[in-house]
Amino acid sequence: MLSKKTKYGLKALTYIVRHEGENPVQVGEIAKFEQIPQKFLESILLTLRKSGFLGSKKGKNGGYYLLKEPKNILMTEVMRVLEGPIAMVPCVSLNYYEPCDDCPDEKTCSVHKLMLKVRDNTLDIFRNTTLADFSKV
Amino acid sequence: MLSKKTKYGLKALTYIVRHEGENPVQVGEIAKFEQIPQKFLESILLTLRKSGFLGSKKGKNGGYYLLKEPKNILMTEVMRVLEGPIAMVPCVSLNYYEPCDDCPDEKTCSVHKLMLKVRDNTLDIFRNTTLADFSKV
DNA sequence: TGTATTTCCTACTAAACTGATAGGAATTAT
DNA sequence: ATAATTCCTATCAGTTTAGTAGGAAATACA
Repeated sequence: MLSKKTKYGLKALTYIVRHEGENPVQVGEIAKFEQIPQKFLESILLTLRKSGFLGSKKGKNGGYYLLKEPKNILMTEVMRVLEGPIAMVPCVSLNYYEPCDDCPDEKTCSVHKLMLKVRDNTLDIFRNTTLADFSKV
Repeated sequence: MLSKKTKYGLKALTYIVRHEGENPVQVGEIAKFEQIPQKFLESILLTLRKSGFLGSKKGKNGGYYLLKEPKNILMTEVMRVLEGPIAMVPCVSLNYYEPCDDCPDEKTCSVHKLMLKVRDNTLDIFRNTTLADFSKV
């Protein structure tokens, strides 16, 4: 299941894409519009900033803005930062690989093979979806 | 991420498929071979029995056996029983549907649309994989 | 310079979930 | 009878989730 964090983060990014203009977009505004607890959203946007998706400006008229064009931001990247690994088992994860301690041979492991398929399919979707696509009305 | 419960459950089912014969397959045997804590596995096989996948026999030479042919058991069914919903958000779940309280309109929700795609793809895989395929060496 | 506004940072917390473990009852083969 | 096995209920420690609280730091503007 998708965590609230990811869900909120995606919604916030969409909101920013749709409302970019002169001034940066403020957390309070997003929180109110998207019905997200403000303090929680603050921490989410902070991680998005630290991961290089967003820039920020403090103080009055401050807020968040995108550092790259939406069409250059892939869902894979966003999902990995917010949700973590895309794979359902560490042994098929590209970025967070870990062998199973109970599995003697990945090549013959049924779970491994099935989850590899699932990962490939999901990855394919996320790789072919940019923030621009995602935020389209 | 896939829970241990699901992983163990899948491995146990595979083991049973591969070792069916005269006598039912015993928990202790599976646990030992697949490196699964026995008591934990007991509870997993119990839910698989209660869900109609397995039959059981108590007492000496007792154990578990399949109630249907492996080729007639879909991964969708097994996954739903062990892991729960296949969808990443309740609002795109077929069997566990729930509206999001913060989302005014599913048709225009970006998260909804993306996760619908992911669900369809995953579902497709699970629907086209039977326990027989899954357990193939 | 002062004040309001905003992001930034750290710490804390309640509730739920996960991955078990414990102990024994019920059933069955021999 | 007894040994083996499933069945059932309860408990538990650790982790994760979804926040909350409080204030520091930076900025705009009067």
